[in-house]
Order: sequence, then structure tokens, then C-alpha cells
Amino acid sequence: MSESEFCPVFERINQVLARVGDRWSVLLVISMARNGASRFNELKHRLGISQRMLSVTLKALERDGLVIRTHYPEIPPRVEYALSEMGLSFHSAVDALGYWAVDNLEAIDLARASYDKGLTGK
Amino acid sequence: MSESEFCPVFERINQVLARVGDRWSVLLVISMARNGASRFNELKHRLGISQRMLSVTLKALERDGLVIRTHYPEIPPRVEYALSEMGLSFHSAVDALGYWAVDNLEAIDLARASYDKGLTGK
DNA sequence: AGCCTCAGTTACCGTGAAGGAACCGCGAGC
DNA sequence: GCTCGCGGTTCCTTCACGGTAACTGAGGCT
Repeated sequence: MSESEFCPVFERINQVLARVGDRWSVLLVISMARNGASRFNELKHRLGISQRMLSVTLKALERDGLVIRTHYPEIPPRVEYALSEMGLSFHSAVDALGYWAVDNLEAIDLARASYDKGLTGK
Repeated sequence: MSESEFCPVFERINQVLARVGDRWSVLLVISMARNGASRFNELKHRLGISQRMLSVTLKALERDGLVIRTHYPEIPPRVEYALSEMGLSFHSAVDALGYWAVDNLEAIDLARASYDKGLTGK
């Protein structure tokens, strides 16, 4: 129904999150920021992402101006992906999330365990 | 296949994002951070989310220890959802993303438009 | 008695996104 | 001539996300 009309802020955040807020985009940006320009298969193996999703996600990120694709017409073909200016700024926002994730995974697991324990006798 | 074993950091980030990285969780956290403790229907109308998704998402967030559910055994029943300590810290990470989103939505649209223009004759 | 509110839960169903696998071109090497 | 590696694309299948709608339950209003 999308009656968030009366809350336009959420609508906008929603829009952007729908674009660059998915798991793979975030991971790709983090990965490229940490490892610099990367090749296709390098990313693929680093993240454990399927070719298809990698291809799709990279194209979307390139389209949105977050990554820059450089194709070297060599044999065998080599393609490098790097973060653009905007990609880097996105990374600074996203990195906080990455660190938070690493810092809090354990706490989340604990919270889950204790929550589930409280329901075992359900 | 998940061969990200040799990159455990990404695996962990991945895990956390898979848990709390979905659109509704993020929006709920932002909403609760801005409006404080909120009631069920309040959130529902604010975000334009269906009861089911709201219920499911809130339960997941509660399970992960990000929100605290307080049930007042009144008539009519009143339930308030508030961010926990961890929820607040998650919010600070996510908020950066939100601000980036608002700031860069336009730039993304521009990048998209020019990218698409370059392919029109495809 | 019947219906309303609030806060859900459950059943059902459609859509679309994610993954697997096969194929493509291109040259190198066996 | 066949196959391999790289960087994809295409097709197919599956499954989980998300929405609708109906039911619950305890009490209050009329």
C-alpha cells in the first residue's frame, strides 16, 4: 500500500536502501575498499558470491556511479573494479556497519540463544 | 557454496547483514530511534508496513536483542517497542547510511541517467 | 448481544530475487 | 582439435519475502 507518503524521509531512505542497501552491494563495497581495485574472480572467491549475482551487483553499482569498471583488452581478458569518489564516501558510511557487524555478531548470537531458551518449553 | 571460509571477516559481516540488514529492520530501527518507544499500530502506520511483516520483523529484532518489547497488561492491550543498548549502537551505524542516502540520492539518479543514456543505442 | 479496539498469529498465495549450471568469445598451450 | 582460464550472460529452478485476509482474545461501549 505504501502509505509512507506522510513520512517522506522514510520514503527516500527506503529508495536508496533499495538500491545500494542489499547484502552483496555492501559486501562488495567493503571488499573493494579494503583490498583496492579487484578483479572479477577475485571478488567472487573472496565473497563466495555466485557469478551471476556478482555480475548483476557490480553492474548495478557501476550504474549508480559507485564503482568504476576498467577493462584491459588483454589476453586473457582482465577487468578491474574500483570504488569511485562516491563509492568511497559510501564506504565510510557502510564501514561503520561492517565494524558494528563484526563487533556485535557474538552479542546477537547470545541474545538469540537466551531468547530461544526462554521459549523451549513452549 | 559459501567458500568465503578463507575470508572469515566477510563471512561474519555477511551473517550479521543477513540478520538485520533487511529493509524493514533498518527502517524500524531508524523510526524507533527518531520517535522513541512506539506502539505496534503507530509503527505500522508510520512505515506503511503490513501487520505480518511488522510482527515478524519486530520479533526478529527482539530475538536478536535490538529492541525491547514491553507489554502493559491493560485494557486495551498496549505494547511498546524501544531500542535496546545494542539497537541504539546499531542505529548510529545505520544512521550514517541514512544520511548518506539522503545526501546522495540525487547523485545516484544522475549517475544512473548518464549510464543509461550511454546504452540507449545498444 | 453484538461490535469495537489493540496486538498480534495463522493460512494462503504471488512475485521476484538468489543460486546452479551451461554457454560464449578469445587466445594459449598441449 | 580439444581444452583451459577469464569475464561474463542466459536459462531454469527454487524458495523465501512480503502482502491480504481472516481469526483470536480480553475487555468496554451501547
